[in-house]
Amino acid sequence: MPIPQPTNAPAPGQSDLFGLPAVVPATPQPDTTRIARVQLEGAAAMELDYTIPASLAEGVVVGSRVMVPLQNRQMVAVVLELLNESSHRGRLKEISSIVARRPMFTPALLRLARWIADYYLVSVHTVLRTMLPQAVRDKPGSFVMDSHLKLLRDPSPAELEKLMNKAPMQARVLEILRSCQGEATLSQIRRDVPRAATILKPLIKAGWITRSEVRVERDPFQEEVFLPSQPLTLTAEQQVAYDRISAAIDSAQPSKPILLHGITGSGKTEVYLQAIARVLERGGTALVLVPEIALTPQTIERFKARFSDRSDRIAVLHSHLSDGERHDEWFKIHEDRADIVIGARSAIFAPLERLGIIIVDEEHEPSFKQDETPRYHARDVAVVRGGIEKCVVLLGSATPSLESFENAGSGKYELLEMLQRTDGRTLPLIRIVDMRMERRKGTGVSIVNAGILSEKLRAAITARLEKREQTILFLNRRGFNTSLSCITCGETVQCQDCSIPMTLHKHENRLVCHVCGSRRLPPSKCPSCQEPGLKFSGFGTERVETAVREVFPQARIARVDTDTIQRKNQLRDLLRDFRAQKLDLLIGTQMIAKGLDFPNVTLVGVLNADLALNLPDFRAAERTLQLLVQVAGRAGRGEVKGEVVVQTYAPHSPAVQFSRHNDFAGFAQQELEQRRAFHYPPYTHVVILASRGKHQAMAEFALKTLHRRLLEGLSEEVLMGDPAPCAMAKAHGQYRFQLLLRTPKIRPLCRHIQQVLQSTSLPADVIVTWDVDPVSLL
DNA sequence: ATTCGGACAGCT
DNA sequence: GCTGTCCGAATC
Repeated sequence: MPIPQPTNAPAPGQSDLFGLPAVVPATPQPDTTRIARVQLEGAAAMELDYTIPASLAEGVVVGSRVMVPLQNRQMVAVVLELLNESSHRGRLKEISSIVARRPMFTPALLRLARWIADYYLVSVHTVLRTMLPQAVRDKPGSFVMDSHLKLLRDPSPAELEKLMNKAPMQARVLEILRSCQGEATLSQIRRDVPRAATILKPLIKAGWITRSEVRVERDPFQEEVFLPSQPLTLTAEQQVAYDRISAAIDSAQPSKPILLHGITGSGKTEVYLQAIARVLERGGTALVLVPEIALTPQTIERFKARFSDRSDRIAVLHSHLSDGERHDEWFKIHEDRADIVIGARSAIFAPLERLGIIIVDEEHEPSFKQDETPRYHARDVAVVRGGIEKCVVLLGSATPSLESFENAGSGKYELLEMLQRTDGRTLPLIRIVDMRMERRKGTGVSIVNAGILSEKLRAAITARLEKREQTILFLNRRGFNTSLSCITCGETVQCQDCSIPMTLHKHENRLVCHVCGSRRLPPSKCPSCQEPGLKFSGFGTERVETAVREVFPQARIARVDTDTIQRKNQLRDLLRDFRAQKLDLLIGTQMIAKGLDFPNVTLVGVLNADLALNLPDFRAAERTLQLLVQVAGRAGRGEVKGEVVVQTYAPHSPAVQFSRHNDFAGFAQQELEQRRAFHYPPYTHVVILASRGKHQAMAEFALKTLHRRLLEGLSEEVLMGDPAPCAMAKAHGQYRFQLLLRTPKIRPLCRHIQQVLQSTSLPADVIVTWDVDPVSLL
């Protein structure tokens, strides 16, 4: 994908290394600057102008969070810019107060917000909301503004009687006030009296009561310690990469984003650590993004250990923090008490200043894409933020996304490669097992286990058990059997609310829907034709565990998936036991595919390499290759050479074949040719418009309407499909449709879509969503 | 997102 | 004339 460029790219030059003035800008404020354009939080997406009272002139700067009056209430707003005059005709109200002394958003983040709003078709308001963690947003803004009402004098019984007849609601208000010693808040009154504000007016006018505005406030913090590690000596390849990155860090000129393609075990992390050290030496700060799943205590410890002299200046942001912790970490960054931030996707919005480097590790990971509005891709946002902040952007991966790889190929990114392992060892031996043949054999073990463990894999496991080496079996599917179908009519038992087969979880004897989580007892007769013969098929981790226990009764086995891991510590304890070799064999899903390093694991089995391959998504092959390479990387991390057994029904598919030789470049070249030929990313941008709703016809109608409107004035460059049911036509009880658009030029298409969305009214019970640069078509 | 305010209906 | 309800419009 072409580099997303900020629309308002900063002018180069005339600033220090990191693109920011060395000293906090003593922004020369001419006396005429008395107006602030603000974006309201919480309310609709609105930009409004307010005057800045002289008393606040010092404190109100771009990025400040302020309280402003809106109609009769107080709202939190963010100052977007300072103006000399307003385009608003009519009187401007004054900013009431400043919520926080320091601006909540740096100017760079505000510009980033504008870019995201523009690129992903959302309001700036929505982006700003996303940029602040909820805990941070809610804390300072949460002093509740309320009206304090005071009864000036008690009404006499006669007066009350009279009012009761004339205006009972007004009398009621007086009664309530009297019952609370003549004082109450407006919200208290609202509980009993609808439209209280209106009813109050005549009472205030008649001099019964007075009304005044009041508010509320509060605040928190903590500390810790770590053991040092020393920089390692770099290999020749690492040194070359480091030198280039370091030169980019030192350079006064903005540099291209750097793609670091380094195979598993090539020591990317060491390069990151030394690059960060370089940035810190120069007084800059560093931001490291890792996929949520890789954000383990070990990852963080590695950073804390290396920078032990300043381990308290490392902030961590991820979804498993409590609100309070997240709040603390954010303020640590905000108050300049952190110079390294490690976090998942949303950490790209960390309010660091003097940013020297942004590192996106495992940049190909789809989890960097947010799956709700705003649907931004943290890697792409990182590239844009790097452009705005004029800092180095380093994208690392063993299997780069084809978007990034193409950008490197076309010269938009700089490519650095590390194709050797630091330990000099060769990559694990990868064996491909053709399961079509295996099926036919059905030898050795019970026939029911054929199709799960091939002869080759069984032999390999046996050898490991004898040598006291360890094995990991990988299968990206939970449950026992993955479907239940009728032998008479062929119907598959599906979830009531979702159009997918239900998975049998034998342990609890329930059919479970992996989309919505609904459960039910396995039926004894076909729900469709009422005949009794039902057949289970397909296997998940639970089934594999049973099979392995049956074949290797002597082995010590554990299964790792979301069914067996309920608490956070369970996973940690289990992995510790595995590392301590209290277990011989681990069966698991995605959970064990990432970043784990077990020296004694010499065998990895991939039980069904085809799962991702059969998805109706143009990235199916790419995802399969990424997975295979990743999983294979778990084998042979210690002294003994590793072996990987890949079971597949598609042994000749490019993803399987290229992963076998760890030939990423070869795969990329072939896959890119396909993408180019069929107009898929990275040669086009994809936008998905989707509708969903309880009523199938309504959801379909909504999307067809949009489709028709989009056709008007659609550029010839744009390839637009027809509205069609999604691969999962129904989920959570809602029918889903989608419309795929592809274009070489994303900007004009987005403007067109935005215009159509704004000018088309749709049925209220249909939800329409859009996704620019989706990572999945499903 | 709330709130305001205009139009209207029902009731006294 | 007071109140409630509905709904579109405005919020600086």
